Amino acid sequence: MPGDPARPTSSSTLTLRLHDSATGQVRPLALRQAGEVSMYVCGPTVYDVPHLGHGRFTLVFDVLRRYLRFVGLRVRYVSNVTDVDDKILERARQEGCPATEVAARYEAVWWEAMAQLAVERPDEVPHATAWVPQMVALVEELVAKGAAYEAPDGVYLDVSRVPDYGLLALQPLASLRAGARVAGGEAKRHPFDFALWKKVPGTQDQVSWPSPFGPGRPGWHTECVVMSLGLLGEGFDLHGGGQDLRFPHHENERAQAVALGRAFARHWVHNGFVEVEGQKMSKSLGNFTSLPDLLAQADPRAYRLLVLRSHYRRPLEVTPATVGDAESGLARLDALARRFPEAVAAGAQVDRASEAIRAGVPAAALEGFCRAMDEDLDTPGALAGIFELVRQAHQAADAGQENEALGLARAVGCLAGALGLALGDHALGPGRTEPDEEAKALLAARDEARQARRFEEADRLRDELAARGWTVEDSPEGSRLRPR
RNA sequence: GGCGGCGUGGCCGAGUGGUUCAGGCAGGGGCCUGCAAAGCCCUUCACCCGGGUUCGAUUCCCGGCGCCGCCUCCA
Repeated sequence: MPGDPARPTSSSTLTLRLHDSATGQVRPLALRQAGEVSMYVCGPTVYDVPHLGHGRFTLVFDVLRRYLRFVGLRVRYVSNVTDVDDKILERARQEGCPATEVAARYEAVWWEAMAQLAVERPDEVPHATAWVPQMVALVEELVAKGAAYEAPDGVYLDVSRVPDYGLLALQPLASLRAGARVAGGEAKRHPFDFALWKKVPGTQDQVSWPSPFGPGRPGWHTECVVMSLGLLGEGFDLHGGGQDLRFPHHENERAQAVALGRAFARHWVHNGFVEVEGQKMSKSLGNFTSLPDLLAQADPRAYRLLVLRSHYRRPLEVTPATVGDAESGLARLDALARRFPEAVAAGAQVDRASEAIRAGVPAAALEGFCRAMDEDLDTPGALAGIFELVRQAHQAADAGQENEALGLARAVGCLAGALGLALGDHALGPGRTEPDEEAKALLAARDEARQARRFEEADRLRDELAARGWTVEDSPEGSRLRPR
């Protein structure tokens, strides 16, 4: 096919450039193995309901994952669930129930929210509690190498043994130290030494595992090292998470791998915060909106659109107003899907760029999309292109250029789909799907009345439909119904 | 104190050394429509301040002001 864009459809040459937190530069994502991407994204600690920040990072990495697959790569996506942690234990204590119950409950809430957001389930979801023996082995190895030491209350990594500690913080250990505060009660040597293993006194009723250092539980920074290396192997391609994980969490993961002499993530990707009134949304600030709350109030796709509309590294303002904006924008996309249902659906079936042209997606549309996405995941640019296609499709149809309109509509379905956005009324969610028989009958009766120029009757029927929750749209292609 | 980032039109949010300065939402006008809805066309509104570099800066440099984040559990 002429104009077939070989570049974005090749599976062996990836042209994606991504910002790497370790260098501060946007640089090509250089894969360990051509055609395959291994990515690890730090998942939730399941001690409470997820908030909008969790929603953002999962959407960002879901989009990255989908795009990598779209351009022809095999993606292995691993994201953990931290199911043992001080916060979970604290919650269990408050509620007087087992920690495992707390973790199970909030993990269920998590997956329900993910399903609503249409975030695809990771290929692997390692749980910290299932990897404790491996973590113990890792701690032992670090101690044996002299990079970690045992103290009365636990085992700590000696950050002074990690030459480039501070890489992800973009400053050397010495300058970090200036602002460091030592947590009280911890028997560590250096303020930045961190717990690999927390000893649990045997008499206390707490969750613990046996170890050569006595009963205890793993430190948070250890699980991701063990699980990422265990599932993806050394030198895996990409490690991601929210900006706040950059330091100290990711720094400390890296430090362990460096101390062990094992190659770790080749590329570090961090997304920006969700903000409210210009301030970071976080549990500790108490200004968070829970993800389930948002999803109950708005079309879940609106949040995806809102997230896509800004660049992933920038802060994102989430308010009822911005969510409402996104819903209006979504309505514009859905309107196209209503006008060209088959074409948009056909486009959405295409899940590889390499198949898009054959499926009737204009090459220029595909190229523009990939050009934007390849430049550090420019989803705002990609989205702008999609909205442009929407306009062109309507234009072409209004001008009677049917084939051109259908091609553009297919492109919209395909590219929105590549971003994880399903379009059309069927995507609106429960209770807002297809018109029932009665509604269809009313619409037919109205068509008849209009045909006969009995406009009073037609308007009465339209009111009737409105009362049942349907808005009537007339078009050259005929009349149709839209949920209000 | 150290480090990083940001300040764009009514709102959200991209981007660029200069000519048509993305896109969405909202506003105004028009077309279409029996009337609407949807759509199309046109349109209002812009680059924090002060210097500098330049033929020319919103875009580069310096200074200022303001805001935010990390350095502590945090997506």
